[in-house]
Amino acid sequence: MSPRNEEQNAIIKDERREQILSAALKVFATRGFAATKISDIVAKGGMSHGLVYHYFKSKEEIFFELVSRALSTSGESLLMVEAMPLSPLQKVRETAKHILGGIDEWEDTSYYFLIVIHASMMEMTAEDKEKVFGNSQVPVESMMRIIKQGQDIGEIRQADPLEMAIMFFAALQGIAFYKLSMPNFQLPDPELLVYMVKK
Amino acid sequence: MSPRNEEQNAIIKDERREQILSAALKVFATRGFAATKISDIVAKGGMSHGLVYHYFKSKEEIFFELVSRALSTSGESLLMVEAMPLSPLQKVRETAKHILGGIDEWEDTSYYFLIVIHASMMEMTAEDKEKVFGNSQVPVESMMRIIKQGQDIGEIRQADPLEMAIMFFAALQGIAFYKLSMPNFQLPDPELLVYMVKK
DNA sequence: GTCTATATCCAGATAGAC
DNA sequence: GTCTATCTGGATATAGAC
Repeated sequence: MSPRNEEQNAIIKDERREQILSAALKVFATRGFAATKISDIVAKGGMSHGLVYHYFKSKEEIFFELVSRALSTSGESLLMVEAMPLSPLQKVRETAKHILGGIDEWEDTSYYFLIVIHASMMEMTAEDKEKVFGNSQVPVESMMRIIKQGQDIGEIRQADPLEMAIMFFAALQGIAFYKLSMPNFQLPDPELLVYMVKK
Repeated sequence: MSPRNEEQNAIIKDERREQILSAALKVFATRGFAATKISDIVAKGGMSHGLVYHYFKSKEEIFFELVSRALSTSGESLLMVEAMPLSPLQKVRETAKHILGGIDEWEDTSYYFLIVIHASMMEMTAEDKEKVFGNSQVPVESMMRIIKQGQDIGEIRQADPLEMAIMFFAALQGIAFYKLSMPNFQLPDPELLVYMVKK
């Protein structure tokens, strides 16, 4: 084979992989891991059954790839907000708006959100858990730092920062649910989340 | 058969049913519907495979029976709090304490909570959804009434009562997750939930 | 690289003995 | 009422043609 063909093949390979992942994202997000059949993914993505197994070793591998992307994306996104030139409270507000906006517009962002929910409800060995969720504390830790700074300058109420950070994301997770089960439910004002921590 | 035996049989029948439901509750709550095998329930409850199908038509029937119990229980519990001689804000606090307490002590209450989460993530026909979740708005509506009263007397902040009620339960759902995936995570102070609505 | 056809396994549900 | 043995369907994963 000439280098050119190899290159083209690499591109095709990448495209197919992404196509499969993109279809799987939507299906896994709405049905969960166990309830998703390879045939569902195939139907959604318009490819053949066998192709999926050409690119991935197993159903599990596809799922965990998506979980991993979800976690690293949300981690990066939080770190970006943290680095913005805003006051701590404004950073909290920005995060709430950003995530609620994602859920509302039903983009991949929100599917990723649901993937993580499903993943955290799955039973797995302690090792797998560590492997999959090892970096999942990045957003919580980032939010904790923001909260602490806000407490220092008197913008945020005095309460345990970890508890507050978890409560913040927990509320967002819950909201993602409601939106999933009742798609035309109106999302709450982001400000309601800010009230949770505002002094 | 003598009446006496019939009576005894009825008792045994009831006991077995409850035994199956009790085992199924724990397994469905931690694994979800699709990922739960009848053999898991059987293993947990120490009964035979066939017995389950003697008492229930299908795996689905067991699950929906549990969902139904969960919803009616939580509805009743909210209505009880609403009827207490407390101020609106105190009722919110009482609800938060009651539910967080349940989650913390890991009783059936908390399993039921998770069952509902799984159910709301399941795909089902609109008719089934209506059938299963028809009464599920009772807690939200009860909380809405409490919030409105609190707004009238100036105890609770001015914001959309529906949004606030949903946010309240959404946060609790999210908390139930965290507790499930990290069992030794310390539950937040109920007061954090109160802050969400307090003026 | 992509498809169709097939092997293999396992879960839900049933039948019938005790 | 309870159990064991079995049927049956369907889902994951593989093999091999194109």
